[in-house]
Amino acid sequence: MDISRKKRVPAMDGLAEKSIGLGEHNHDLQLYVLPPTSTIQLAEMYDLAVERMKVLRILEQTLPRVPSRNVDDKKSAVLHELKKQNLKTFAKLLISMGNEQSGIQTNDRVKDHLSHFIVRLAHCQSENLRNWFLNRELELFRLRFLSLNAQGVRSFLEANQLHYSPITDEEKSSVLKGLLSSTAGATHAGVETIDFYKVPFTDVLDLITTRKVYLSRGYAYIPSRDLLSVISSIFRSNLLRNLQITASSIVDLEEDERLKPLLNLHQLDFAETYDYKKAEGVVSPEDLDPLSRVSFPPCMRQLHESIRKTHHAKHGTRMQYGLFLKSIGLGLDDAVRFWRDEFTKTMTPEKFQSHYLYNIRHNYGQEGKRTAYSAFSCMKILSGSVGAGDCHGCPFKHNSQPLLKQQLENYGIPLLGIQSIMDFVSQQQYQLACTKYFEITHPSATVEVIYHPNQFFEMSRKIHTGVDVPSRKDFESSRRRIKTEKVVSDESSVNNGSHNVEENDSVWDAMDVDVSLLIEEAEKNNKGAA
RNA sequence: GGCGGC
DNA sequence: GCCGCCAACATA
Ligand code: SF4
Repeated sequence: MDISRKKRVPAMDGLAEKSIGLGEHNHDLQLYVLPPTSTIQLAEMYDLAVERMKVLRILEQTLPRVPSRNVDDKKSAVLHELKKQNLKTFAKLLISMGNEQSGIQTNDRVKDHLSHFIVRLAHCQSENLRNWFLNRELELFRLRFLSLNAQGVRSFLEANQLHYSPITDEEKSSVLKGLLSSTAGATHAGVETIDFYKVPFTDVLDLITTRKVYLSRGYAYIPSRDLLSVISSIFRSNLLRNLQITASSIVDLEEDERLKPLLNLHQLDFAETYDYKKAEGVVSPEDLDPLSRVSFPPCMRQLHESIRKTHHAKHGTRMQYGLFLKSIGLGLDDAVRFWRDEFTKTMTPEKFQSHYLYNIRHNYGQEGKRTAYSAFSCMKILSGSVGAGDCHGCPFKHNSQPLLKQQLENYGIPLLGIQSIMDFVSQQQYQLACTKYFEITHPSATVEVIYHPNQFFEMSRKIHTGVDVPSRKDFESSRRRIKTEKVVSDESSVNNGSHNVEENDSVWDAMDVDVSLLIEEAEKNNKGAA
């Protein structure tokens, strides 16, 4: 599909209207309901996305480690990290009280808005990615909401047309009995002092089922301490829905070479971007977990995970994986340590010594004929026989298709990617399937066909060491391509000179416009169906 | 896992 | 039951 075929004019108009209307960035905290309409250069877009990814990763990593359950502790832990990584804008946004003194500029809000949507786009394609993104954004939102002061909350509600306002004392006393009997943990004194918000009960269905809430005439009366749950459930369901809609609308875009780097941005959360600082080509056992996720071909990742899980490995596995490990630079002593650490979790060290040690040393050319064995090639692995209960072999060939699909999904491959991998699989083109897998997990790479697991590994390392993934170059080159390939639609030439497509570096007319159109269309279809 | 030795 | 020995092979 070619995005330039789609009409992009309506959103162009929208762009003009909205910049006049200016209803857009009227609060420090947003629900991100409408896609951005500003113009932006691709390279800049990349920076924004990377920055937000950093923020989300910080959330992911620091929140679970904060021992205290206290929100302020969590917030300050996150704040600390943000500052440490020089994410100034988001540090400000995190602690903004939502009033004039917050020091937040409009372009900070725009940045927040844009980056959210770019990253969202890259996270809509698989369930895993959607969930990950949703949870991180939710965490961020909650922390930020809790930074708001009373005034900030009020203006937030207003800005988002959530007509919840604290009920008056009179109204309160008129429903006092109801509040007392139906609100969780309510006491006379409590009810007197706490603000209650009156909200349409349809906005808080899930809250109603999980908590005691007073309902009357279609309204739920929410104590102010529960306001966060209400708002964040709105935030959540809104975002979830939009993610799904975008996912189903984005299909056409995926095939578009030009947008590839963009859609693959989620690789940035693979961005354990594991670059080991030790000597080139040397690997230690501690590196294996991250490396297996980032740089191992599926056949080896599978084995590694199975070993970590079961602390066992059948003969075929020890052969296939052991030689592979040697070949990526795991030394003999480290190899012994790796296998011993795992195996001795289920057997005595003595048994390990007598049963397995010799063979490991033999593989490393330290016993008998002292051969310098090389690792199995794809051909060898593909041709091997794999019985039930074996996990060696090539997943593309030897795993059942449902299992393989599941596996790929767990590895974070977008649905569409899985699709094209499975196509190769059904044609019994296993190495091409693997090559496709490599392309998807290493978006910005030029790839050759996979013929050896260690080739896979080395190609991956080459990409990961040095540059951040995916490389900024890809954005700049795809930007050039967008410019040259863009078709000037007749409407836009009629339209306005300020959007002369040839000389405008903006990509939002290529991306935002089409995406937002897709979203709108999908929403219409959705409503029509429902 | 195979082969071999006791 | 104890033990030794073997297999592999892409490659810029
Ligand atoms: S094609 Fe080769 S490298 Fe890829 S999974 Fe199968 S065996 Fe491993």
